[in-house]
Amino acid sequence: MISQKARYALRALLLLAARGDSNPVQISEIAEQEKIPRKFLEAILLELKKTGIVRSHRGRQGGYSLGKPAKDISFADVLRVTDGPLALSPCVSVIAYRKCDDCFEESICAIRKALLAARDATAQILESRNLAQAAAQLRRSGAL
Amino acid sequence: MISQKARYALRALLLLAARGDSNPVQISEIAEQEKIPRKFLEAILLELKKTGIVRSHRGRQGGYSLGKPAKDISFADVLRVTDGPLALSPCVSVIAYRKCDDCFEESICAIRKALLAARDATAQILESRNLAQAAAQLRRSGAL
DNA sequence: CCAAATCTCTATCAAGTCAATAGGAATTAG
DNA sequence: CTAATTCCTATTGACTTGATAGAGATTTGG
Repeated sequence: MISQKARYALRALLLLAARGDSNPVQISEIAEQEKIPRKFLEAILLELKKTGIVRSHRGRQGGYSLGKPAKDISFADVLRVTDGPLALSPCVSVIAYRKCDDCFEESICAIRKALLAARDATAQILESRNLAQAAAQLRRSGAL
Repeated sequence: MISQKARYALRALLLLAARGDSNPVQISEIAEQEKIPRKFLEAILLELKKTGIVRSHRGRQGGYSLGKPAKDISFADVLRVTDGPLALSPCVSVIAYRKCDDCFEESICAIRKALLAARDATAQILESRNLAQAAAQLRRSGAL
């Protein structure tokens, strides 16, 4: 299951993507619109900023905007920031590979083979879904 | 990421599948072979038993054996017992569906659409991988 | 029969994670 | 300068995870 943090992040980003324009949106506005606890959202956006997914502007008239085109921000990108690797085991993670603590021979591990296939399938989907698509779909549904 | 419990469960089951015969194997033997904390393994096997994945025999000469043919026990079956639903959100879970707390309209939720596709991809893989395959693969690798 | 071996059950624990909150420091527009 | 805003660090309570302890129930070999 994804964390609450991930949900909030996706909702906030979807809002930014939906706006389209590059005017920064303030934390409090996002928090209110999306019913996200304000302080928690602050922390989330800060993390998203460190990875370049969003950009911030401080001071009066400050706020957040997407750090790159919405089509270049995938669901996988976001989930990796909020929830860590997509992989079901460190030994099949691309971004955070680590040998399992008590693995005796990785190359023949039957568990690993299944988890690797699962990771590839998940990553294939989540890397192909991006914020631009999602926002467009919302527009089509009349939600915006 | 899967839990430690899931790893232990898979390893224990793989051992049972590898044995092939239906003679029960004792907890302490599994624990020793697979280097799993004995008391923890006890609890895990008990859970697996409740769902029919393993069968137990008490008293002297007791122990555990698979509750059904190895080919009928998928990785998905095991992970669902130890770690809960495969889905990334309750709203896309087949075995534990629940509406998201603050979802305003599920049918048009863009996040849900992506998570649903991810769930289907993961489930497709993990339901197709079973203990018999995994044990056979270990045999081919010369690990048994 | 009975005693040893085994699974079954309930309770407990420490450490870690998650979701949320608090308060002030730094920055910028006007 | 001052008000509005993001940035940063710390803290909290509830829950989960991984592991352990000990007594209860059941079966079987001798």
